[in-house]
Amino acid sequence: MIDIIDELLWREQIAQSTDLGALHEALSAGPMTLYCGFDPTAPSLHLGNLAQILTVRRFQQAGHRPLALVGGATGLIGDPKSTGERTLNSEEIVQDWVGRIRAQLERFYDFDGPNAAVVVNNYDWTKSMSVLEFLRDIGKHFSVNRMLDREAVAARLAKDGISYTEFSYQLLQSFDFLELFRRYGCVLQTGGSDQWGNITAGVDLIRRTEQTSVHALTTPLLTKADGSKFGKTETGTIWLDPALTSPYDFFQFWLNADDRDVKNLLHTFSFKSREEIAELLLATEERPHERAAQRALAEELTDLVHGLHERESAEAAGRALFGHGDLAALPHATLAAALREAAHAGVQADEVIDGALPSIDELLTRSGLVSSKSAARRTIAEGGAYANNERITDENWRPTTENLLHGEWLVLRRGKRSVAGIQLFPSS
RNA sequence: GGCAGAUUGCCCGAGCGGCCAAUGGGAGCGGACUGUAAAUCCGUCGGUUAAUACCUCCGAAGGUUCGAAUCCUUCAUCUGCCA
Repeated sequence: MIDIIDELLWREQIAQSTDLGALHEALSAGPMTLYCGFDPTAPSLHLGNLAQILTVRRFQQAGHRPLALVGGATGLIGDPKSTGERTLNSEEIVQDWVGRIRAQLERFYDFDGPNAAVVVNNYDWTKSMSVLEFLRDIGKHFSVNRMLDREAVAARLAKDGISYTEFSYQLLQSFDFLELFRRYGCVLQTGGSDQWGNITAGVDLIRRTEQTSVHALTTPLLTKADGSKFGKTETGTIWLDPALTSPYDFFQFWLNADDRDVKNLLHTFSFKSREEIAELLLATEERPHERAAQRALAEELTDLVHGLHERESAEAAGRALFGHGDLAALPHATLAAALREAAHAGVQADEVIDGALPSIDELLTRSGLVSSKSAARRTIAEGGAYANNERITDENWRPTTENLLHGEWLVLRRGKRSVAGIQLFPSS
């Protein structure tokens, strides 16, 4: 059996833990059941969640049994954020998100074999509980004095205040741990370091009700060298759902990672061996321009999240669009596939007048590269607009059918990295 | 329940009757430099427009005024103090 603690220590993935020695011992003694929860606060999980998912996946690969919890109940309440009260989502929306997130989680775990994973939903054991039962059986074990110490709660008290709803969140999460302990013998909860308070509250609850000590383990918060928030780009959050973040954008995200973050990213996300990781880090240090580590990360993670096929398309698209070769020299199929991966929009044949397409500002707007025609003109004035890799300086320029590659595609680019295709559709 | 204060663009935060599409900072975006990196410098940062101009915008709805983000009324939310 793999020594998972040793592995996580090497990867610098342990921020806090209850008695690490005791946990290590228990893990060595045989398969352990552990859980990590995910609240449906959006229709998809994102990269921050992925780090947690993969930590649990490492446990499973080391022979332990994971429970993947979807917070159908906790998602209705909302974990307090230090910035302010959340807006409650309707039950229908939360239910819908629960379904989506459950499906996403299933991709990362093994549901066969002796340590098969189980997906659970805390709504199942929370929905029928009465208020009185909850307050007497769970609430009695909590000290408000201690709950007030929690960082997010303290921040809110100092600022705009906090509703009773969110204040109670910790009780629900603690109850989950207790329930999973009773149902599955779950004795470890993992999560991000921001969850430490919630997790140890569950540990305390189990100690009081079951007279047993269970374990807590948190991973460090992901940070970026430039101080910006991890997992976000100019276009927003990097989601795992291909409908929200295309495999192409997902791949590009890793490829564009900062050199300084590469080590942390490999440790957190990659399942490569220590030797392979060391090699990639050495390559980054000696030949940074090759970005071997970024490439390896992009390939491995896109494979994992979207599958080999999507990965290959995304990679081919990037090569085609960023290659220094002549776009016109690209085979039609490659170009079309690449542009479908990136953003794209269409032009109908009847919009073509005397062989000329709509003007460049209209096309830029339509492709989604800019948000308005004003922005399009601004981009052109700034020298950031390109068609088929040639800078466009005239905002009234209209491409002609002659400009279309293979008679069908026009490649638009904004700045260096944002690419979109305009496709000409034959008259219908 | 009473009194006082607050609510400005993605975020923070000035403005307190016309010169306000609204100072400044951050984030974002474009250019130069690069490695589809970082840092730095320059530019830009509501919408339509070739431009003049017009439209929308300062918690919500009304009102005063030739003119309101700025004054008044009501409402909503938040904060503090007093019951």
